[in-house]
Amino acid sequence: MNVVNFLARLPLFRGLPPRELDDLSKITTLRSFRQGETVFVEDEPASGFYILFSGKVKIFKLSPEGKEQILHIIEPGDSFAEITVFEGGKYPANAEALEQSRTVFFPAAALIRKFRSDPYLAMNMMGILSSRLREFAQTIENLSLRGVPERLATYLLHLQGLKNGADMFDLDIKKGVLANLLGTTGESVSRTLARMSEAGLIEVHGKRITLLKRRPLEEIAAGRRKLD
Amino acid sequence: MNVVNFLARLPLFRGLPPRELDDLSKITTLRSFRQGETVFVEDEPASGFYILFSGKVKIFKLSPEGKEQILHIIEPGDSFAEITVFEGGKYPANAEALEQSRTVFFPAAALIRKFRSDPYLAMNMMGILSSRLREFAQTIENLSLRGVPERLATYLLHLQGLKNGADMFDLDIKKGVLANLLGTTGESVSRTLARMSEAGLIEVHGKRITLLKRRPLEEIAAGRRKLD
DNA sequence: CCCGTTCCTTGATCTGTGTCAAAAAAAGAA
DNA sequence: TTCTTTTTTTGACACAGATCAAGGAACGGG
Repeated sequence: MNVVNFLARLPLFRGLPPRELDDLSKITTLRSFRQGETVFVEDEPASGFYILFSGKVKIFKLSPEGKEQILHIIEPGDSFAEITVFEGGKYPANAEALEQSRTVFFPAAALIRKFRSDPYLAMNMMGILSSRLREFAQTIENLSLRGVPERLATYLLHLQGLKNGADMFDLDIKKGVLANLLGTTGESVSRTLARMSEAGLIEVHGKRITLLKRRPLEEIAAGRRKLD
Repeated sequence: MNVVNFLARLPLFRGLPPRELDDLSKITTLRSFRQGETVFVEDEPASGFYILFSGKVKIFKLSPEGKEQILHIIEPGDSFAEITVFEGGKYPANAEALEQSRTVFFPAAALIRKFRSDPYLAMNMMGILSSRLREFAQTIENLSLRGVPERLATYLLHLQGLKNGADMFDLDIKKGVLANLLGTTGESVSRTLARMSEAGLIEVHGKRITLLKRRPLEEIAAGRRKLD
């Protein structure tokens, strides 16, 4: 698949004339990252944003002691570091490839010109920023108002949704990464999954998860019911 | 001060022709709220966004048990609930007046028309969304990677900045509200301020704060030094 | 200025989750 | 397969911060 075809399918470029898209694609840069490779580092000077073409990328913050909080896991088609385009200067967090990944890079300057000439592109971008804002608000709520069992149950149910609702599916990321995404530790994820198993709500074999009782899991996710 | 003059000073409308601004102001609705009054409730149907004209408004999430996490405290000139314009439907959180407040409401439909015709307006809005995104990322980092003393020290230093760098200033919000903003409890705020006092870093008299030793406070805020 | 209400402080205690350590399991390399 | 490395699990323990409770201070309306 070539870049133009790929870009044409993305929500960001919906409604954009093919001619424009063609122009845009000419100013992009493709780059590959091996698993574990750094895409960018917080506070480094930044000059554009990325779209993930293939692979998986984590966007994360680090504490002085090296603890990590993942803000977002980027999947193919998702954009990231958009905010450098509008209040430029520096990357707002770190990014690292979780798998072998390929990115499309858009220089900020060219983007801004396009925004001025194409209101659809601007509307699409505002939609993307808005939905990310909503996700972040949810993350804040999770960290502050919900416990680890609630967050984990929510994640499992969400993942089940992505996997077409099948009761049996594989975790899409390592448990340690999941822990950093949920704002907890690998140990706590292990223990909480074990507790859910004991309660007969799920079954765990390695990264294979089977949801046995959906209702109680939903109750836990909603905070209407405690685990145990 | 009339509404048009007020709006003309805001970053959101920077670069907008006066004529356009005049049009815009005609479709707004003014509304007043008494202290403690609800501006909107999470998940209620939404159809536009607000700019705060005077007063103070908190945007917050609630847990099922009634615990509260403040996402943002809105000051005059700030917009809020912008995201309802782009991925409409529902308010993403609750809003309540912390003081007697007046708001200017913009219906989404008219806004969207303006965005299509005025790229500057769109760019300004993207800038606002981006900076809010950056703030939220910071909040996530605070909740997940930093302790209460770090967050509180950061808040005090930040507040000092707002108060022109004077060493003595008054808290701009009640301590209980501050607690919900920092993601902790009133008791913890009290205790942590007391500890900072004992350590000789600050002095507290009611809501009057005096910063005695700025350096150690900065070290604590940065996580390079522990309190006590 | 008084009195009721709200807000803040302080102490005692509880608890969820983090930390440290070590063994077990799984994944990769040779 | 076998060896090595990485990831996960489990246990014992520690601790920051929450909760509960009660007294004290500040505030605001009459």
